[in-house]
Amino acid sequence: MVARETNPNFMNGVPELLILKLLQQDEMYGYEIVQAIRDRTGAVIAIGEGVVYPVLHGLERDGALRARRKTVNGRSRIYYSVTSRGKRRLADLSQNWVNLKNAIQTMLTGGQHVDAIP
Amino acid sequence: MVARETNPNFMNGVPELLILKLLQQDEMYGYEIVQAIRDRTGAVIAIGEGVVYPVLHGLERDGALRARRKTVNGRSRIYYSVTSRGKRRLADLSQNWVNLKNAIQTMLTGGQHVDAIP
DNA sequence: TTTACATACCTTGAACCGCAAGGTATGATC
DNA sequence: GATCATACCTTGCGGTTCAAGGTATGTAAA
Repeated sequence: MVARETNPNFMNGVPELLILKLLQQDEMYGYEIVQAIRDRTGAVIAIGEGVVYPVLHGLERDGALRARRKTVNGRSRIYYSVTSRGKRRLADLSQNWVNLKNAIQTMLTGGQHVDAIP
Repeated sequence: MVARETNPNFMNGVPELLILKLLQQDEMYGYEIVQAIRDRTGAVIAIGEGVVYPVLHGLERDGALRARRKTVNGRSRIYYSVTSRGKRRLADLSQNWVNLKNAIQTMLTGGQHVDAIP
């Protein structure tokens, strides 16, 4: 059998990447993350709560995040922060993203020689 | 009810983008596209035939691609080329990708002020 | 005051995409 | 005449993500 190597879902893990990145900069809670992503990307990326909460739970279960409950203004929030394991994961995902981005960029701009200005 | 605007599967359509881009540069056939993508990205992206062929058929059905059968060296191949509709679609997908890429880049590098070297 | 809205948490169902793994057929190579 | 590379194709599964809900509390408007 010929080696049939493709990539395992090469586009995945972007929400996870963004969430980890945010949490690395600041302790945050779910609802805040949803808005932060929308705000900082000018709504180009808008990840819903249905995505964010499961990711948070998954990362916590994997030991990549630490959670602590805090009450602010009578509102109960669950703040997440990145563990050392989470930092490693973030580094991996970042590298992954850079590779992917570069590869696509190469396909879109580079490669084909063009006879300058047709 | 509050407008619940998220993005329709924001990461999708990358295979389509790459395929259209390749075909814009050169008329190509399916099997060739699979290898071209793997080669030109240094195997960072490796899209299998199970992805490529359905995309080709879909694009042809939508009038974004034109197909013509050609026999080369006794081998029957189906060459695809981009129609004007396909060019428009490519432009859209490209713009989409640039927006997404920039948004993620902003999240990863920009924004947060960092107190240089802790 | 009660109606509405924003905050804040959560889960479930379905849709969709891409992958792996198959299958067919022909030409070249050994 | 077996095996490999070429060249086409489809099906089934799994994993992500989305949409749409549900709960509860604080604040602002009516």
